[in-house]
Amino acid sequence: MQKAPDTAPQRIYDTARKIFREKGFDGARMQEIADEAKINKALLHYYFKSKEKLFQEILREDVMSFVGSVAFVVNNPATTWQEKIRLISSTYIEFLKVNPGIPIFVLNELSRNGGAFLRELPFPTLIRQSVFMQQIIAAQKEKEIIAIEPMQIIVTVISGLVFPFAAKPMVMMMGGLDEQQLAKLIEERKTLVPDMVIGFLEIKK
Amino acid sequence: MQKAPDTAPQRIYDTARKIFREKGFDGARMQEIADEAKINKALLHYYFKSKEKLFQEILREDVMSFVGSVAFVVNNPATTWQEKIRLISSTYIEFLKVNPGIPIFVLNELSRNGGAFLRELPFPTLIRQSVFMQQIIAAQKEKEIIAIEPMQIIVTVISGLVFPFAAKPMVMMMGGLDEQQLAKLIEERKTLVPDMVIGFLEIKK
DNA sequence: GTCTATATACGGATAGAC
DNA sequence: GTCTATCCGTATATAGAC
Repeated sequence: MQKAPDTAPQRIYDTARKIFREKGFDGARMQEIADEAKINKALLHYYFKSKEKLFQEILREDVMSFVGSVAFVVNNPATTWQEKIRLISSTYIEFLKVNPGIPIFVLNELSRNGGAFLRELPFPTLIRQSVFMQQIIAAQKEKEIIAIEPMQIIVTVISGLVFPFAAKPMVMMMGGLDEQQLAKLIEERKTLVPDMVIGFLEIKK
Repeated sequence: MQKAPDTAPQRIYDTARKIFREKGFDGARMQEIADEAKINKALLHYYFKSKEKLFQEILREDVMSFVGSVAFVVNNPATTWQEKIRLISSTYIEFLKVNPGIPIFVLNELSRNGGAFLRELPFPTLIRQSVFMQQIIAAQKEKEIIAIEPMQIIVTVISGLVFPFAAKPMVMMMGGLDEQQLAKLIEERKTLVPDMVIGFLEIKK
């Protein structure tokens, strides 16, 4: 039932991802990673030259899956733009349920280096030249949907899906919710967010 | 043109807020705060017992203004629920334009201590027993708006407003936007977000 | 590859002079 | 109230034995 073999470098990598997501770069300790991976600090530096190197590998991977899981859906030519919005919503929330620590980790670390890190990554026009964008622009030309900056649609959908995970303690506090009630609220957003956005865009005849 | 006098403790406090917002608790250095406030480390500890104490004061204040600026609007009995959503949107974006570092700072630090920090703060039912909530429930009873968990409305509005600030580098990258274009996108959301949410809620006759 | 031991530097906090 | 000097713990990283 295990994907990767239980080797030292693999355990280090898995543990590092967990710790970095929990505490961020500055809060993470090489000692703690070593302990939890059941090896010692020296071996950490044997496999990964430095804390910085190890961290950047983890961050790169998490940014890729954070953006990538959306990029995959928006470039499927077989679905309408409405279907894409619904698909993004359900698959993204499922992804975030499995990786709830990713949003805060990625957003926080990226904002701390001004996004310089992003410029090294291989998605320059992945979103803004996507099939989804082209479908939106075409639908606007046909007056099927309202005239609005297409990027606003992406931002609105992603906001509505990601924010409850990034702001979990605050949402729970403001709403007086326990873990289970929050989970229900999040589940409902799989349809609520796309319903709202699609309804807003479509021009009633 | 200065509100508070230019005393040492005031300079320390202002500098600390700036540094903590930029780098978070773990990334901030007492030395850097001292340097930028043009005093030395010893004086830091003279006025504020420890880094932890200083930090908690800053965080508490930022959480209060982060939540408080919304709480004020949603408890005004003189406006309709539609007006409240529009008011929240415009005033909150203006607030965030002045304090763009608050969202990431607050969300990140809160998520790292599981929200334990929040339980010490004085807004137990400030939002969920607000005038806004009562107006929403009343409007639902009258079948003026659709049946939906009221908390979903708050979450959706706040998401749509805060996320572009919290995810600034990512939004710029995905959209291929420069600072000015991002500012324009954010400005448009003052009306876009409330228009969308209100339109979604109101039942067409 | 994996370990123990250690080098080196830095950060928070305090002592004590003025 | 403000400073200099310093203590003490801890963090990353490396040297070197096995």
